[in-house]
Amino acid sequence: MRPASHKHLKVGDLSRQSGKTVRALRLYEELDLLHPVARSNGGFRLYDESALTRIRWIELLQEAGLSLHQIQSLLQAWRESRNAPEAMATVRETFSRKLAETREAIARYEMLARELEGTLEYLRTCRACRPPRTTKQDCPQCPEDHGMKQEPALVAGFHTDPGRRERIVLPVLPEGA
Amino acid sequence: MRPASHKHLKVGDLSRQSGKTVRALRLYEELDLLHPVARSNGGFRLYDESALTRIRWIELLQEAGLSLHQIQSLLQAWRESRNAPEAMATVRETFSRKLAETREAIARYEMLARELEGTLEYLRTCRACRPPRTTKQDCPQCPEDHGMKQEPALVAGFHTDPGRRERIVLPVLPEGA
DNA sequence: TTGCTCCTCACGTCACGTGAGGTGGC
DNA sequence: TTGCTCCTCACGTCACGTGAGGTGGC
Repeated sequence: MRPASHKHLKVGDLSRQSGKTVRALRLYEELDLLHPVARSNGGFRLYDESALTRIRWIELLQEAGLSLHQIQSLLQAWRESRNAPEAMATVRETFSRKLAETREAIARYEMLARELEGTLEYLRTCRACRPPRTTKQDCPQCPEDHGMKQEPALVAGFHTDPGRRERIVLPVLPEGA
Repeated sequence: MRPASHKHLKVGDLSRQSGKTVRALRLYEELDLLHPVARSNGGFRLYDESALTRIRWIELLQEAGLSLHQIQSLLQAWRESRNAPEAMATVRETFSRKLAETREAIARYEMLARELEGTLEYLRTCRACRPPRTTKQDCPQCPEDHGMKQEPALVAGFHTDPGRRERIVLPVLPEGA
C-alpha cells in the first residue's frame, strides 16, 4: 500500500509527459494558468492528470496566436462569468477571430512555400554554372538561363549588399544644386 | 535642379514604404543586414531603392522561421564563398530545410483550424442551454447534447481550474500507508 | 552518504517597443 | 522661430533558457 500521493506527478514527470520545460510550467503557475493540487512537505509541486489537459489547452491557444497574458484574460472572463451562455459568448468571439487569423496564416505559408519552391527551382540551374561565377561580381548580372523572367526575391536580396568595407566610407553630400 | 540626393530615402520614408518600424531598420543595421548608402551632414541615414529589396528578403526569411542571427550567418556564408555554385549549395540547403518546415507548419495550422471549427460547432449548442448553467458547477458535467462524443480540448481546459481560493490551501500529505 | 530531483532567485535572449533628451533642415 | 524628422542611448516586454546556491527523499 502506498500513500494517497501515488498518483501525483512532480514537475519533472509533468514536464516529460507534456513536453514543456520545468521553467515553462513554473511560469504558467506564476501567471495563474496552472496550479499544483498540493505541495509536498519539502515544497515539491504535486499535480494530477488534469494538469495535462490544461497544458494541452494552453498549447492550442498559443498555437492560435494568443499570448499567455491573453490566455490569462480569457480564463479570467470565464471565472467571472455567472453562467454558461455568457461565458461561451466571449469564448466564441475569441475563437472565431482566431479561426479567421489561422486561415490567413495558412494562406501566407502557402505563398511562402511557393516562393521557396520557385527559388529552389531557380537555384538548380546555378549549381552547374560554367565557368563558376564569383558571387560578388558576376551573380547580379548572371547570364545563365534560369528559365524565369526574373530573379526570385529570396535570391535578389543577397546582391543588395554594401559589404563591410564600404560602410566605413562616409560620402559628403553636395551642398547645393 | 536638386542635389544628387533627391532619390535618397530617409529612415522615415523607408519605414513607410517597407512597413517596418524605424527601430527595426536600425536594428537590421546593427546586425549588419542593411546599411544606408550614405549619411547626410546632420547624420541622417540615406538609403536607395535596393534597401526595399533587402528588407523584403529579410521579411521572407523571417517568415520562413529564420532568426535575424541566422540570416546574418547566411549572408556571411554568401560573402565568404568564392564562387556561385559554392554559395548556392549553402543557400539551397537552408531553403529546402525551410520548405519542409513550412509544409509541416501548414499541416499544423490546418489541424488547428479543424480544432477551432469543431469547438465553435460545439459552442453553438451552448448558446441556448436552458436553464442557463453556471459554468463552475454545471459545465463540467454538462447534460446538454452537443452532438459529439467528447468535449473539445479547447473547452475542456477551462474546467481544470483550481481557482484562486484553493491555491492558498496547502494540504499536508499523509506520512505513511 | 550518494544521486537525482526539486526549490527560489535572478540575469540572459530575441526582436523589437517606447520613452528621454537633443539636433537637422525646410 | 515653429514643426516635423532625425539622432543616440537605454530600459521594457514576452516566453522562456540558463546558471547559482541550496534542499528533499529513496
